[in-house]
Parts: sequence; C-alpha cells; structure tokens
Amino acid sequence: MKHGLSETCHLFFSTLSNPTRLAILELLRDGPKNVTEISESLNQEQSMISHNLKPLERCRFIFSERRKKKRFYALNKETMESLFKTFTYHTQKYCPTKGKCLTVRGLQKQKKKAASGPLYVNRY
Amino acid sequence: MKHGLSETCHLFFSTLSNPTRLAILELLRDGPKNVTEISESLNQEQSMISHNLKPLERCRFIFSERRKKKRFYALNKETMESLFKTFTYHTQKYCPTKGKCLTVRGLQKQKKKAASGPLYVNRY
DNA sequence: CATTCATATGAATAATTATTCAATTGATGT
DNA sequence: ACATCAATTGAATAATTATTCATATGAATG
Repeated sequence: MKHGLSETCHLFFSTLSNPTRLAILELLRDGPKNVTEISESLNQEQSMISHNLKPLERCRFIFSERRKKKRFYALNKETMESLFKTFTYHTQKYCPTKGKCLTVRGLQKQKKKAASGPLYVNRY
Repeated sequence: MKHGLSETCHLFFSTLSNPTRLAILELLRDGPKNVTEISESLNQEQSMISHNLKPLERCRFIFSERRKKKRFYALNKETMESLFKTFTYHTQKYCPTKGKCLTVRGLQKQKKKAASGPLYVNRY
C-alpha cells in the first residue's frame, strides 16, 4: 500500500522500530561515540552496528563526523528528545504497568471502571 | 537483544512503522470511524484492518467504543498530534526534498557545503 | 432463536527486515 | 607504498512481521 504522507512517515518510524537502533540512540544520549565504542558498549558485532547506523543517519536521527581514523556519531538531540518526551509522557499515562503496554482485554476492563463519559473525549 | 527502555520503546515505534496502520491513524484524524468505513476508505480487507487496529489500540494510539453493531475507533489526539508535529518539523528541516529523506551520500555533500562549524553542535 | 450485519480470530503463506560472516574500502602514520 | 586500525559493504541466511482467507464471535432485530 502506498499512501502519500505515510511513505516518509513509515521510513521515519520504521527506522526507530528496532531494538538495536533504539539502543544506539539511547547510548548516544550520553554523547558522541565512534562505531567501535558503540559496538563494545552494546556488545554487538561492529558490522551490525554499522548497518544500523546507516538508516539512523539517513533519517538524520544522528549526525556523523570523521576524526582521524574514527567516525563519531552524535544524536540529533532536538528531534530525539522531543520524541522521547512524547513517548515517556504517553507511556506513563497509558502503560502504567512497569512499561508494559496493557492488553486490549486489560483496556476494556479499565474502560468499564472509568464509567461512561462523553464519546471520544480522550480522557487525559 | 533486550534493552530495558528499548523494549517498550520498540513496541511503541514498531506499532507506528507500518503503512496500513499509519494510514489508519491519518484517516482517524478526520474523526472516529468504524472498521467497515476504515476498510472502505483505505481499500483494504476488513480483516486486515482489524488485525492492524489491535496493536494500535494496545499501544493506545487509538481508543474504541461499540455503538450498536459497530465499533468506532478514535485517535488519541494528544499523543498522535504531538508525534506528527515532531515528525513534520523534523522532515521539513532534514528531508527537504519532497518528503524523501536524503541519502547518506547526499548528507555528506551538504555537510561539506555547510562549512565546518564546531563539532556536534546540531545546527538547527 | 434464527438471521443479518459487523467485527475479530487463527493459522498458513508471503513479504519484509535483521543479522552474520567474509571481504573491501578508507584514513593515517612509517 | 605498506601496514595497521576503523568502518563499511554485500550477499546469504535467519528472524520477524504482514497479509490473506476461511471461520468464528457478537450484537441487534424481526
């Protein structure tokens, strides 16, 4: 399926939907690191890190710069902190059970408890 | 690989990294719709829509409510608009070429053009 | 309570995406 | 130009995720 907006949007989010890449992003919050450092910190093959850095840079979630033999990668803080902020807020509100999202069944129970307010008013 | 934060984070973003689900979310910006309406609007099988609605609801990107025989789905506007805002801002800044992200090669050219400022200062 | 409309589910298959391993490229210092 | 360190690439395989189709459930109404 091809949907106008969805295409770029899909690239954006699919780049974020991978544990390795998320771990890299999380790690880079501490500051720029080169490939070997990332690879060692995350205990992953260096080539795998390289493979995953590429889409991150392509989407500009990270920036890179060569310093002598090493290439350092740095977080795009503005975008990433904004995303993490939204994520954290959302999670705390809707996934209160230790970061695990509720099951749909769980949702429905909770919905009943919450009594019936007006329709489609997202109760934040 | 299992990384603390990354786990929930991965569920969050992977739920968003699918063209069908993004199309659903986009559609629901116009207001609540039932499954058949969504299915018809997007020209997709009803069962596929159902399958995709589930993870969206599980992550609480949408809410649902039964109305007689129909079940209506509504966007979690707070979270989604916040994400779309970040996405749009980021895209306009970094993916100026009609929504297509730049290639890494493209990035490097642009980097050279931009002259060499101080390291790791994300130039917004 | 049988029928119809609306949605959900499960399981098989198809499609996409990740990971690994081997080889290559690139930069630097001698 | 060679040796070394650092990172990237490509292609094969593995793993994950999406889609389809057939069937089941669920709610409302005559």
